[in-house]
Amino acid sequence: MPEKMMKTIEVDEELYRYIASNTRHIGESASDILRRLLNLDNKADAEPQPATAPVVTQGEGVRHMLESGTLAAQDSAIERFMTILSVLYRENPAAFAQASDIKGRKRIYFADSEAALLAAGNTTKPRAIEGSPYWVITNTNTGRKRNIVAQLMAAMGYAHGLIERVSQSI
Amino acid sequence: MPEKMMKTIEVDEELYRYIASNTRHIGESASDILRRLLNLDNKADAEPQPATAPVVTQGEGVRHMLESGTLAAQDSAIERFMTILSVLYRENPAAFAQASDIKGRKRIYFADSEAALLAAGNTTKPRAIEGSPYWVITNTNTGRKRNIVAQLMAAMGYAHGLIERVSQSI
DNA sequence: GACGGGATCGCCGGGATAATTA
DNA sequence: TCTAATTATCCCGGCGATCCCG
Repeated sequence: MPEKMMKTIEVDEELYRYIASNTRHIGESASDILRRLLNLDNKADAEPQPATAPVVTQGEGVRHMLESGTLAAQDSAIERFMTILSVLYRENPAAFAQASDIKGRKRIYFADSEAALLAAGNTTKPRAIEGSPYWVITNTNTGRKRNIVAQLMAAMGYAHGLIERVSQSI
Repeated sequence: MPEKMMKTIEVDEELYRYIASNTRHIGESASDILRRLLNLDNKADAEPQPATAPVVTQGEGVRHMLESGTLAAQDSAIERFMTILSVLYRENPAAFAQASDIKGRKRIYFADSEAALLAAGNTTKPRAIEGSPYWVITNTNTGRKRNIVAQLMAAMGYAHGLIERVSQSI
């Protein structure tokens, strides 16, 4: 590993241990571990994703989100929408990647850049999904936001009941 | 902000920028940003309402302030605003600290330094809250001052009636 | 950054509703 | 044409900070 330009940051002890515990190779750098944890796609680690269907994600994180009133705390539909997408991505990046090609008549809903969304419609108001390389369209009424989440979750293989609960919670 | 035990790690420049770009509050530490991005439940900002009442502050001092015409004596909204904040802080510094992260679209309302407030908006006219380490923004109309007090008190756990009385007294 | 207070008005984000298209 | 789905305009309420007034 040729040394790149490095920056120093401070993290609290617990977080430090958390990062260290996610080491995958002996001698792996903090940078590489973090990149993996944050899902920043980078040359080095390249998780080989099976292009084949992802077998029913069983929503640990999603359930937790529902129960831990995190959604209720947000005060706009947009915030809840963004939070849900972020959790969905983290729960299963591969399935999310596959499912994210859902689209409307003219607009595409997800993309890995703001520009792509802007190019496929007017005033789509794209936003980055936290902790992921994806962006979503945001200029929609609440019904469509529910819809997008429902379609996405269905394509990711979630159970109907859970899909219902999540999309209604927006 | 109490300093915890900190560890130093190195991250490459791109990752560093990614982390920095996810700053949500001015002055937020790398540690806090990472915790959020990694979805590590942060004990610090955890929901202040786990069914088990977070010891609703029962406003002794606040009531006294209301009754002993101290507020009525002040002749500007700003003075009343500052007095109220000072009393609120003294009554429950911990709750105040937690609640003080309320903010507007661009501005942050409270900070532990004048500079932080100045950095998050134009002409915010910060003032130090007497008897506390905090500063507040002051360049707002009276409606917003009421609003800020109401939001703060709500987050501190005061009862609605009292919140109403206090904010209207500005 | 030096007059201070704060009302007024311009701007922006959220998202319902009107418009459009299949 | 009528309806259902999708788009994106545009209104409303909230926030910021200029600027007026004492």
